Formats: sequence, structure tokens, C-alpha cells
Amino acid sequence: MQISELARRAGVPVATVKYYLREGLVPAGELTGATRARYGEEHLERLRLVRALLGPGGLSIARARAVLAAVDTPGTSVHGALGAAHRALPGVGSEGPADLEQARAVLRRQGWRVAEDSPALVALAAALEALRAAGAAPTDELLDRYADAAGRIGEQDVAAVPTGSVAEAVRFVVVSTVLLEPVLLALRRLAQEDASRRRFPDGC
Amino acid sequence: MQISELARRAGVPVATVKYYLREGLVPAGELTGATRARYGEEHLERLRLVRALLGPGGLSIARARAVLAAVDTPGTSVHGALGAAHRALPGVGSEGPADLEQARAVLRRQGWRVAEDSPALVALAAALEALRAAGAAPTDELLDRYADAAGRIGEQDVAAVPTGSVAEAVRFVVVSTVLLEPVLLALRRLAQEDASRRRFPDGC
DNA sequence: GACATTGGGTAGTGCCACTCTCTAGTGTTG
DNA sequence: CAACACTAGAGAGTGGCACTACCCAATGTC
Repeated sequence: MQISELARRAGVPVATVKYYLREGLVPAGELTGATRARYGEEHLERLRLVRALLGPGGLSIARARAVLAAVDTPGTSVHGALGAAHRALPGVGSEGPADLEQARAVLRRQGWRVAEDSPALVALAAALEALRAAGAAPTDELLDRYADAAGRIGEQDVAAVPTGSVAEAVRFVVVSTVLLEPVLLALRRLAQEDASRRRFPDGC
Repeated sequence: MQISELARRAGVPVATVKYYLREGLVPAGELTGATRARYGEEHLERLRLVRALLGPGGLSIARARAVLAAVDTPGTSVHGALGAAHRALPGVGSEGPADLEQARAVLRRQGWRVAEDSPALVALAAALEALRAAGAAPTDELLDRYADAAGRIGEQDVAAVPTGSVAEAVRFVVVSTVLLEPVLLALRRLAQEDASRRRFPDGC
């Protein structure tokens, strides 16, 4: 298929596909001449993945490229791919070295063990710092409840990883890590809405 | 305090504070002359809240203004404030009318009742659509597990709302709705990392 | 042989969150 | 009272980002 068909089937303007090709998000097609290239189903699939990461996934071009690099690198272990995906995701950017103490305490109580420099750990510390700065410091009890729920989800995520090939597992991990985040947030808001309706009926 | 002190104590450039004043994110100070205004502790608190919403909260200026409008409007019910906050939050922007069926099915199984046009419902449908487009359609079982965990969190969130004054409750709802999202996402990633380490030891 | 399309590249666009600069006025210091 | 630093308010400029429009020479199609 040519670029126009690729673009049409993915619902993306041709100029945008060219842009992704230039940025290295989508691999080049097979050149059949100086001004012709052929694209396959795998290009279409990749293009759809890119759109999902950039749109609903909320990634920037640069971060999407880093995430896709983890997908493309064969020989990476599944655990390593998860780490690469986490590193590529937008953590909560903080300037100074954040206060990791409350975050570490949660991990201790949950019995979780993670890398010393885990980006998720830094992100958690930064998020807690933001809450404190906004005058809404969370209690340890609240954090523990959140961690309980998060633990269930993380367990579920990892259990669902297919064991067929490493490549398949890596792709699954990356996609689900990124694209299930909006699902989780939407479900939380729905649960809040339901709980709020029950607790505050008729406008309290 | 003058604008320079306000800016210094919040760790924000003076020009940026002026910008927020112009955009209506921070209320004007009390004018003491044609070129002088006085700001109080409440301005400092508000400025810190704005920074938390824009930075870690990930809101745009326009969305932050809408969220803050909910905080500022007295007489709003707590349930109404939650709805206002949800409407102001960035849903997953989708073009056409998404397929709400799978999303509604989750709600039915959980026994949740939400508004027909709930933005969270649309966001969930859009997120599911993105997953399908990326070739990683989630099973109902996975969604149910996610919903179970989200249900716990939503319950917890609503239970934690202070019952003192409506204004206090509204502020709490808005802040926790927005600023606990990064906490939840970070905890999920930490749980994934721990679970992944246990399931894929030494690079599988 | 006319015409549309392609790969490849450069430059421009629109949006956003600031950031700079200017004016006119004001408090403060010596 | 004069010099000076600071202020409110507002317009214009900046840099980054994700496209998007345009151009060219080459090529495929009718």
C-alpha cells in the first residue's frame, strides 16, 4: 500500500504520516523507486499505536519515541521493558530532590521492593509534595488505601502479560501501561460520582 | 505583602503572578493606590493551589480557571462541585460520538449510577476506543477488576470529604480529585514494578 | 505525453504558557 | 526635595510543540 492509503486507513493526514516518518515514530516503508515506497499492515498497526500513545495516552513525540524504542528493542527482558516504559512516561517534573520519605514509607508498609532510582518513586514523591504545597497533605491511611487498590491493579496488569514471545509481552506491557491509565482515571471518577450521589443526595 | 513578596514566597516569577492575575486564576489584591496593591495569606495559598493544578495536576490555564470557579462559587452542593470539577478536567478528547456500550456495561455490573452525560463516562468510552484502535482491547474481566479497585478509591475519596463547611468540602473535593490522580498513577506503576520483579526475575 | 502522486525536505501555522517591555504613578531614602 | 527602586496594568514578544502547507524532482498511470 502507498502512503495515501496508509494515511486514509489510519484516519491521519498524509502530511502527518510523513512527519511521523521523519520523527522516527513509524519505520520507513520499503522503497520501490526514488519516489515510491510500499507500506504493509505492520505500518498501519504501528501508526494506530502512535496515534493512541500521542492522543489518549497523552505522550509527547519525544516520549512516544522513547516508549516505542523499548517496544522495538528485541532481547529486552519484560521487566526491563516495563522499566523503560516507566522511564519514558511523563513523571511529575520536580526541580529539587524531592522528599522521598513518605513515599518510601508507603512502599515499606506494602512490602514492595522497587529500584532505588525508580521514576515512579520520584513521581510519587513529587505528587505528594504538590499536595502538601496545595495544603492538602494526605494521611498515611489514605495513601495505604490507595496503595492497596493500586497493588491489586499492578498485580492484575502483570498477571495479564502474555507469555508467548518476549516481543509480544513487551508490546503488551507498554500499551497497557500507557493506555490503561486513562481507563483507571475515568473509572475512579465514575466511582466518585456514584459514591458522591449516595452520600450527598439532592445537593448537600 | 506586595507582589514581589507574594511571588518570592510561592517561588514564582513576578511576571507570572501578574499573568495569573490577568487570567483570573488569582484574585486581585486590595488596591492601596494607583500603583500599589496588598496581598494576604489567602492569595499565597491560592497561588500555591494554582501552581499545583497547572504543574502536577496537569491542567491548562482555561481548565484551571473552570476548576477554581467551582471552588469559588459558594452555595454549590458538594455533589455539584464534584460534577463541576469533573467537567473541567481534561477528558480524553474524541471526535465522534464514541461507543458507550462497553463502558455502560461496566457500570451496570458494578451497580453504579451516574449522570447520563457524565464526562467521566465519555472519557471511559474514549479510552476504551483508543485501546481497541491500538489492538489491545481489554476484556470485561480486566475492566471489572479495574472497576473494583477504582470503586474502593472513589468510596475512600468521598468518605474523606470533611463535613464542616460546604466551602471547605468543595475545596477538598476539587483538590483531591485533581491532585490525587498522579498519586494513584505513581502507585500503580510502583505496584507494577514490584509485581513484575516477582514474576520476571532476572530478565525474562 | 498529460497529469496526478510520491518521497523528501523546508518553512510556516496556531496554540499555549509564560516573559519582556513600556508607561505612568508611588513609596522610600538621603 | 531629588534620585531611585518598585508597582499596576497592558501589549507585544518568545520558545516549544505538533502539526500542516508548500515545493521539487522523479515516477507511475491513463
